[in-house]
Amino acid sequence: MTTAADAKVQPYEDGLRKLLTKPEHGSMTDAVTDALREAILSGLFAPPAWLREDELAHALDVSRTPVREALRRLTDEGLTQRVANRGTVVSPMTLDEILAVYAVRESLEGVAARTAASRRPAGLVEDLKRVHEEMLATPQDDTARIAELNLEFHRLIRAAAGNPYLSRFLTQVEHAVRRFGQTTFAIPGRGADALDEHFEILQAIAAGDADLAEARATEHMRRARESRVRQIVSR
Amino acid sequence: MTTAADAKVQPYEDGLRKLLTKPEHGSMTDAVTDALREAILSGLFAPPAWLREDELAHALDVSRTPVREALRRLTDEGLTQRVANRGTVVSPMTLDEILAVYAVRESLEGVAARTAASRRPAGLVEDLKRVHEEMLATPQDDTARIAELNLEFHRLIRAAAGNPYLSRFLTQVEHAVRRFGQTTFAIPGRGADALDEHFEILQAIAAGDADLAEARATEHMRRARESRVRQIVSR
DNA sequence: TGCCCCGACAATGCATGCAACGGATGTGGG
DNA sequence: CCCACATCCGTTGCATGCATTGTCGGGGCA
Repeated sequence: MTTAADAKVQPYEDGLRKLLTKPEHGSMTDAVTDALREAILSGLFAPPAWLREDELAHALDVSRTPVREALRRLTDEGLTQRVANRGTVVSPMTLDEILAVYAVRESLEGVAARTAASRRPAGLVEDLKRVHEEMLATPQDDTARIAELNLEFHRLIRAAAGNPYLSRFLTQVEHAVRRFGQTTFAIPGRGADALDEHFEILQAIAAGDADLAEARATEHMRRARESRVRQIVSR
Repeated sequence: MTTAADAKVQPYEDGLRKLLTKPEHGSMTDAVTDALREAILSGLFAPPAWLREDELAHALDVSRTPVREALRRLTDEGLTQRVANRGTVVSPMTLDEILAVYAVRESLEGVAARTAASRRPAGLVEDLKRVHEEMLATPQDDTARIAELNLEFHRLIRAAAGNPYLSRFLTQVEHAVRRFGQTTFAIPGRGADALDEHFEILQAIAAGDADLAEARATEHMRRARESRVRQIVSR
């Protein structure tokens, strides 16, 4: 009688446990938070999924306490919603959400590029070039790798800005973007355009031109948003 | 022997308990989080203060569990820092932090004003005018009231933008700003300038001019930042 | 037949116990 | 006198139990 329910419950246990890397010197709660976040971002837990403390605790082989704290944090990050005495449900992703995320992202990536250009810490330009060249050398159909390098490119810029608030917000924005599913690099031609735009941003930063870097980064995200919207509505 | 320690421990208990409003239908954890956050923002817990779970639990008459979760959330918000097995300490506020906050704030308030101007939901302009007039009618030396109305003005704008990410980030920024201590309205002349700037933002929003609203909001925050920096360095 | 009320269940909310980690302190040796 | 080391103690980390709450289903009544 409970066979059907069990059959639905079991499948993710293996996948979820793989996401949990038991920390040597970190807290279990942090590890659980990362695992659950990754599960949501990767799509293992799709939007109308209910996350039950008991079940997750058993699957991850920890007690309910770290799971409970992790779920609360994810809710604070906007990935899930809590219903009192009922549970935690993965937040849905709508087109409005996507537009909202990109509205913020355009602005913040602009600030990041501006600040990075004016601070230009040692090694930044070299690192950006390295990532850029690696993107150029990667086959265009390896969209997963391209997307990863793309994230790395933008992470370098925001790290160079040295603004903890900016970093925190952009990290959350990045998570939200990952939830959209497929990367925009899966769109034919988008990869090449993005590479061109990256190179222009890189040049502006290398030249120390803050205004130009901001403008190009903002424009880059504007185009990314347009690609994203086309990708979504045409699906 | 423990008298000295106790004398330092007791004082905030009363003040802290007043901040806790036992909820009828909300969770205790939320109430505790709000109380502790308010304690930090109001300066009851000044930067090098250590927050101990059992001490706070006793002071608030709850168990360690909600306190523990609250401390973790505040850490995620950047207000505190956790040291494993040692405790939670209130994060310090440096001039760099202030500049970082305002860099993000200038940008995000701009986006909020832009979006509010283009959406212009029913009642927004009237509400803004109401708050603005109330600010005009408030004695300039009642800086606490002025500051409160100022927050209300900006909250209306970001609420009107209808962007959950923007709202969340700006709320955190607002918290960070409150930690700076005195409001910039304590500076002679700043209140009048801010009111003028508010009125210009209001007009741009009323006219539905998104570009102008963004520019004026950004400029408004740029000036607020300058006032803030002057206020800090001259202290 | 349809509605309402009530009881059982499932899940979280909070409290508390025990163990482990890390710093502080005191001691012994060089 | 200083440094290295072992021990102690304070505090959090995690586990678990009980209380509470909201939902869902059955049964009775209009």
